[in-house]
Amino acid sequence: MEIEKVRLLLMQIIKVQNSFKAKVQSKLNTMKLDLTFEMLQVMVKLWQEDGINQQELSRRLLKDKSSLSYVLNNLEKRNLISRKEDKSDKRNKILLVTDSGLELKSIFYPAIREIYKELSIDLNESDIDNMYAELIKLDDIINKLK
Amino acid sequence: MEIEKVRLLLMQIIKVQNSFKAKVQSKLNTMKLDLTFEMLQVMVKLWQEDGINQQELSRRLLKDKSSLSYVLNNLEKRNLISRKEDKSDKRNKILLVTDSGLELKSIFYPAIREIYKELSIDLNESDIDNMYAELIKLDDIINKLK
DNA sequence: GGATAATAGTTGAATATTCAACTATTATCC
DNA sequence: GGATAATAGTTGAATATTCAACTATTATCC
Repeated sequence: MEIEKVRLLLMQIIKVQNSFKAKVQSKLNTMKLDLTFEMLQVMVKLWQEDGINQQELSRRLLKDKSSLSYVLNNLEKRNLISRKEDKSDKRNKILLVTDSGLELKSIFYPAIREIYKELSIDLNESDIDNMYAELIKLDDIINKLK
Repeated sequence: MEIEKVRLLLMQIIKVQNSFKAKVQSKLNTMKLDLTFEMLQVMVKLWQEDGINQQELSRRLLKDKSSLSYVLNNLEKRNLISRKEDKSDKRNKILLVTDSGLELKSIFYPAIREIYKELSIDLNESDIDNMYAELIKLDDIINKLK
């Protein structure tokens, strides 16, 4: 009855994902950051790679360009990022982290680090490694389905 | 560097979840079902437990009641379900699958079964078991975080 | 039995996602 | 060099989610 096991596995992945996102969001709400999980995903990438264009960010995050545009609008509205026209190709927008956006980094990272640290206490490193490797494989298989 | 491994693990879980949902949605689109992954999640539960009330369904699906109400509106609009007042407590709505809703079952199940079957070919049963057990544990840990 | 508290489900606002259509810009073709 | 094709990013419509506020109903209290 392997099919049923695969189904249960996928449903459990969805469940963990929902739990994790809800927990992070709850933490963000407690900190009164007025930011969502998705916004922070974008910020994290821009902290790592300031000056990237939207298309590249969309590719890195595996996020639809229109969906990304919407999130970026909200980040720009909060003065955490700014968009700048790429002089060498006016179709491109370069994304820059503002000073406020940089300040946020030093607030967010300790909080998210704490969540990961708490999780790591009860997780066994070789289990993490195994799970990670299997999930990489699973993602690959899913993407190869017709 | 366990914290980084936990982070990568969670990001991979989110990635797998996104890939899977996108693949199922793509399949639904190919079949011209005019239904979303979320709608089908609800239908699957109602096929299993016709006559359940909204609150119980919300609990079973771990889905917010207002979000569920929205999805149910769309299913009712498509004449796949109907809502019926619970005579013993007028606050409750009983959810019933229509004939059209039942017909959908015999269309959807073969399709989703095929996806699970394809996935199971390349997955090793003991790996599935291990991953499932670890994800159950992970979900528990996440939900216990303060 | 009436007042108050709790509850099921609904709805609105804001967020995010997907797809389609669009505009301005660049690349390619002849 | 101009016409056509391709591209980056935007926006709208519909879907879904979250939270707050609400209404009608039921439970509890005195």
